[in-house]
Amino acid sequence: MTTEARRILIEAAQELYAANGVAATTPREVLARSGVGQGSLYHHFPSKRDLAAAAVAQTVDDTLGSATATLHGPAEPQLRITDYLERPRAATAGCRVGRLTADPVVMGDDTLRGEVSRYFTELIELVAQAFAEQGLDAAAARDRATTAVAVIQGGYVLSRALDDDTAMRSAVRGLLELLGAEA
Amino acid sequence: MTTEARRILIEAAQELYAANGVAATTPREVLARSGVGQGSLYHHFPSKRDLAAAAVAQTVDDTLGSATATLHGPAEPQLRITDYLERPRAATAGCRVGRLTADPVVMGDDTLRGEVSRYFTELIELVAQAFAEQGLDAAAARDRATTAVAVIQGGYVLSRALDDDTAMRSAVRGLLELLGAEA
DNA sequence: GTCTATAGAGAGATAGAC
DNA sequence: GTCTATCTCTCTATAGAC
Repeated sequence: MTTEARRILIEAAQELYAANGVAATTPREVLARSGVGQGSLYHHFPSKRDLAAAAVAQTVDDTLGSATATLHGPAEPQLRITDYLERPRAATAGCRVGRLTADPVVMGDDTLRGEVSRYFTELIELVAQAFAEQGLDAAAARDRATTAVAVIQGGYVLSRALDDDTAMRSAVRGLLELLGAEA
Repeated sequence: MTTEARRILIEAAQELYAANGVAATTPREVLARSGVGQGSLYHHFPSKRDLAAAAVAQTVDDTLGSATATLHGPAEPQLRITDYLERPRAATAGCRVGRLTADPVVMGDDTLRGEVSRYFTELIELVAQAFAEQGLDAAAARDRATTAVAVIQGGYVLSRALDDDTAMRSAVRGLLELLGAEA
């Protein structure tokens, strides 16, 4: 299987990046977790950054796909937004994409940075569309979408810092209260 | 000056951590930036973690002190909250404390984790007090404070990801709009 | 396409003189 | 308390056989 080792390596890298980030993940760890040999790794991915580019792009695609399923669905816009905000999350683990903004290897590489940027650009756009469908003008919808995405990202930071899932829930509850009060 | 080298080392470490995080900052870099010799570093801080503990504690104290000045001041609670949210920030650089939640060295050390936890515990409490003074009950004030701090932390993540200060401003504008609409 | 062996650089830390 | 020299370990990557 020419492409099998490649896929296994990407999966192993995704899991390790989620746990420790890109910079702190060594080729040796990826080899150990994947069960693939050293020769294979460097055959498929000549450098650590090549592997990171493939694995991070995959994580962004996975995560965006699942967000799109919720936010671009058939339900009422308000319900789609609420579903997105209340979705179950492993909050104390942090966001797999958001955490990369603190990763020196990611931020030092244009390709990797671009993936992270793409994720948030598209995510904010998805949320903004839902708010616009509720009747907000484009600028207000964009601000509110940025606020909503920031609450989730900040919720991850706080849950991780406090080692407590309830911080995410508290942040979301506070936002929903404000959104509800306005309606 | 027995304590002078120590202070200089902590300052250099704080700056390097703000730029690259703790894990990616090497003792050699701290030496180069501080101008202090290797013997001094290992005299004052037997290990990398000892230096990190001192520098991170200092950063938390600095940052909390400045937040307290705004949030615990003499002005009306609403104005204090607005001042805090709109305070000028180097948003694309990320939060010096929040970014540490993605740092494997910090998260792998109980002392360092404790400092990050202390920061957000106290910050949320400060903001919650201001909301409580506005008449919210304790639970609602706490949720709303968590939301507000999450918006700032998320704003940092988004600004850094998009390499654009305006993401932070947009997130704050969206929150202020909701807070204003409710009043 | 995968293997084993190994190179070169830099990491974190220690030794011992001053 | 600070200096220079150096140690050991791991990192990322390469070489060359199969």
